[in-house]
Amino acid sequence: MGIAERKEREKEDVRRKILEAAHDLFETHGYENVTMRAVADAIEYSATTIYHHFENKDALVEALCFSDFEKLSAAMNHGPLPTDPVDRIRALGRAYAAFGMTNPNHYRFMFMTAGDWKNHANEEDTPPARSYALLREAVVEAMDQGLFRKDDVDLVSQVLWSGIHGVVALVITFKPGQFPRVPPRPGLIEASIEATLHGLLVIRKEGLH
Amino acid sequence: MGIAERKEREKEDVRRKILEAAHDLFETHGYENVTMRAVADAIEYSATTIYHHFENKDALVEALCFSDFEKLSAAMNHGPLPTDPVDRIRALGRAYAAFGMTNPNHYRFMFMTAGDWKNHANEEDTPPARSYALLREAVVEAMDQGLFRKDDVDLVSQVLWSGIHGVVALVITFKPGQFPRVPPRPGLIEASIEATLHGLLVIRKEGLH
DNA sequence: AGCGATACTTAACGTTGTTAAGTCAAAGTA
DNA sequence: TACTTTGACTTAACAACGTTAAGTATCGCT
Repeated sequence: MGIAERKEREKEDVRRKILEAAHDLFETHGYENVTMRAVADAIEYSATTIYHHFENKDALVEALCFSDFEKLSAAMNHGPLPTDPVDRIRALGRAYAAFGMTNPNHYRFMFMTAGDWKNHANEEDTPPARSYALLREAVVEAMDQGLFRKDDVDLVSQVLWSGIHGVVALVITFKPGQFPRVPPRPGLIEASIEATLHGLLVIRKEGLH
Repeated sequence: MGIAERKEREKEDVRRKILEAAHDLFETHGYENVTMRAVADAIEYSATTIYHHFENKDALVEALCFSDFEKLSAAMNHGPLPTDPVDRIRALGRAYAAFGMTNPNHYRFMFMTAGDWKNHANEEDTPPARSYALLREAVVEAMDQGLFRKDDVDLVSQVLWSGIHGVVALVITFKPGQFPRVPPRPGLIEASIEATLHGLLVIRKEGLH
């Protein structure tokens, strides 16, 4: 039955068109400022059509979110990652930050808004879980090699994650010149990564409160 | 002319009622989920009345934002602050985090959404600027006393700020049990503060890449 | 030729932020 | 006392939004 397959393909095609148009519009104008009608106009279909492919606006954005996580995961895995776990954490952090600042509107939706999708993201082998696993593995290795003090792996992973997340979140929220004058990005990102990283290394052990 | 003053006072009274009702509703249900009509209902006025006191919803929220910054500033200044600048940064960080997690919806609006108010917040002696100045001063002292390596004061201040912001932002965005299983709050916050702080202290200087 | 399914559209609903026009009591003026 | 003015507040409506009920049209199958 080649006919059913062709129909399937055509339907999938429209679904893909919706996702692509929505992706571009969301990134350009931000999630709240893009209407279902605008997405429909962009692909020259009626607004109702979208509801035949996605349950509602949230479901559309959730689908978009998962595909963005694939991209994040790919960006973090791009090229040969350093074998030294600490260097690898550095590289992961830079890639993560670059992704966030290149796609601020998607980043905002992925990490800065509440959404039902986060309830499903924990299950099994989802794209969000894969991104996190990349960092977690590096932390495990760093501890195994005695570079990081042994501690709760997830706690340390999330200290690192929240550190870089804080920078990205601030930079994309406060535009240059606004309160409170966030300095040029690269400097702040590097400084933040280094500060958090140095704080976790074993070097120190005595002499601090 | 006592009459004009009484009228002034009565008008100010309605304005205050609006702000109080909006404050409670926003904190309970979140900014996007509270309608102008709901605020009006809560104080038993028509929705249009709000527009005689505030230009629009954004202006109402901006006013709310500034009064929240007063509270944040007060929370950070509460009680005698440690004289040791590093201890003071610790205390400021804890107060900041406590404020954010107690008022997640206001925190979200203050630090996690774009808004025009951020253009005005830079000018002169606004509440946001005062909160930031508290941290900045501690950093200056820490450098003067040789506890922090001398560096760009704003860069270091913002490394500290973004560190704690990252934790608060993640914790209030991802509810317990959601991706990726953020551990109990106090542990993560303390760990993050300590990691960033240790990373900035002068102790190390040799032996790292 | 007629039937059924399915992909899509038209038209509408209720809710939102916002505004134009009107009401009405109190203050000022004669 | 009677008339005007002022200004705080309301009623009624607007356009735009997410969403849905109902209908149309196209295609494959019998």
